[in-house]
Amino acid sequence: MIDVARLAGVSHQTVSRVVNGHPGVRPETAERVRAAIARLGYRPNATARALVTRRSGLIGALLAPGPDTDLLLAGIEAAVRAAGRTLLVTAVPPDDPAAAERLLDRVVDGCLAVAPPPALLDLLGALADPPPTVVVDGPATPLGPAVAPDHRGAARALTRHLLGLGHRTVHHVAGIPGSHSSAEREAGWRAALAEAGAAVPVPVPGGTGPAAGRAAGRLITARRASGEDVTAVLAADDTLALGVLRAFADTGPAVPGRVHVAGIGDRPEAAHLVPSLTTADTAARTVGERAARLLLERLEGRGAPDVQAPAATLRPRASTGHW
Amino acid sequence: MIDVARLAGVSHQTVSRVVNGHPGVRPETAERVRAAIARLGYRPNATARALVTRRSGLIGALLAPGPDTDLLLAGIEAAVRAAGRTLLVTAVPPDDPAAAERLLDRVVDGCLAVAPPPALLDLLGALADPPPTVVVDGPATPLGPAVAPDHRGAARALTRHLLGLGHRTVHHVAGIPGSHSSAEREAGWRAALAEAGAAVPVPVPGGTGPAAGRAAGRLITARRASGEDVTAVLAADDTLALGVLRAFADTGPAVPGRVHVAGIGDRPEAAHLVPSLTTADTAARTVGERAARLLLERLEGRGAPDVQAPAATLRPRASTGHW
DNA sequence: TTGTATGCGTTATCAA
DNA sequence: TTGATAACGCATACAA
Repeated sequence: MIDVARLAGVSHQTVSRVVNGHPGVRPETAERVRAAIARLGYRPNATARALVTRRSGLIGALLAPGPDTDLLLAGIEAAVRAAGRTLLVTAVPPDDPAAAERLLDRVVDGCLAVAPPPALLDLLGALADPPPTVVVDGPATPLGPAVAPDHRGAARALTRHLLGLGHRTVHHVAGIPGSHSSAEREAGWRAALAEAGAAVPVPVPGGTGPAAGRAAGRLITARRASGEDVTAVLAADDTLALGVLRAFADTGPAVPGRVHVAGIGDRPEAAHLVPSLTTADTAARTVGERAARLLLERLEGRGAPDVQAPAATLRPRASTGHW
Repeated sequence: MIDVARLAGVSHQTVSRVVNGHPGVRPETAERVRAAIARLGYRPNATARALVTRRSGLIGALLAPGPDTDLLLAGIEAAVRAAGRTLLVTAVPPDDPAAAERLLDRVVDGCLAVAPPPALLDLLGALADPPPTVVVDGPATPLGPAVAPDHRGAARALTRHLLGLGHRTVHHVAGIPGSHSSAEREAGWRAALAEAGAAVPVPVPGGTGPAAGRAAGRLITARRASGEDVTAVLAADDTLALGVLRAFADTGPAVPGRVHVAGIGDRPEAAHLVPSLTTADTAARTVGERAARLLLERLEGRGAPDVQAPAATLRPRASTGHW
């Protein structure tokens, strides 16, 4: 900056003014400064600026594993980028919550906690002065508000849809144990069964991902082999559903019959599988965007209005497997 | 830091020594300092530290859209986290290369350019003093070395495999136009066809994603309807392949016959589709990890050995569609 | 309209 | 073994 000042024949203070668009600089002077900046390829040092302004322009994202982490992150990244800020990302494995601390030691203006397990929220709460935080896909906390997909509504709508198709009950493959999304999805499923007075089968342990879904599908196959009434399955996410369908295909058509399998999330491939997957769109990407925008508005002091997560949209499709 | 110093009855400089584990502090003094740190919940300010050391501990990742961006990013994140550094992430849409500049204005110690289009590399090269850079999934540049998945080997092995199954030729659905991965994959496919003396059909425009694949699949359907010999298809990535299979299913079994469809990448769902997808594992996640480690080693001055990308592994599976 | 002086929270150099 | 002092590159109050 001093080099630029020297070249333009002004003080470094005037350079600062020009760089930050402050008023009260003669246009001709500003022009000289800009020329010098261009000539020297000068770029302001964000670190020094952050030190003195106490604002870094950095937003931290703490990512715990969940079924929609990638889509949530995509939305967050887009919103942060659109705001001209920069995103700091770290995964927070369940066995290493300290990964979050290493990120928070960077000076972040604000922080997004994605699908945080309780241990992570505790860690944040125990900080000397925690950054403004918005929870994405989790419960609101004293640290700040939360924005979450409509898991419950999605599960409920799907379960109702399946019951409406004539199934006497709907079995459930659960999501990641202890996660907010999985609890909400299970709650929605239970609610719809209760409304309809349907029997409530014991949920099948799942997790997330096609391999976990395939394993769960085998359990369901066994369940049916033991005589239970299984004609419809709601998996906690699309990737599980895909695996469940595969498990049914593995069994082969030896035992005749068809099962309707639904997922949750409407991942990009859901519509293009053979057969396409019945699911509900929870707009995870949009949720990520809105959460980030909420955080940004709070940082700018605007008393941000409560952010509404989009309602889940049912996507009835043909997804049946045979066995 | 001054508060800590006061509480421990030492100078701030001694606090700094303790924090950084410098030698020459009496153990008893160090203990007093540590106690004060704990009592006040003091955490060193990374910004101030970066200002004076000229090293921020930050690694920037510039992400251009590509078929494996998510897996590459996952590997990068893990390696950066394991090294105790922090990752800065920004997507660089083709229409907004300036997004990269905003990230680079942060002081990053080094930078990973993922699937960079030429425009992005130009932008990096034009910087006054560009950060040490490793290209991931792209060509090596004057800025630094590159680590890329074995696209060409994967495509070649798959094409050979299909030809070995007795197909007279293999049609190709291309990836993202102008991308390194897509050019390499196409080259591998051409090489295998040339070796076998097989006819080289015009590549079908694809892109990435199941929707693009489905559209490409329709083009192939039309191609066959016009009398061409189409019995095997190599799609440039698994998500395209999935869409292609769907397009064939859409056509229905009206015209009898089967097509063998293969993808590239071995995405997690590939093994669990019905039928499962023939593909080749390019270990994108591992490539991301290795690229990040290469960058980190260069930053630490170690004359890093050339990093070897893992060879592609063929995954022959049952993926046929009918029409 | 412009310049001078001060401080942001550290680390590094030197002297004690 | 420790402390005083000077940077690091910038923004901000104040003076000119």
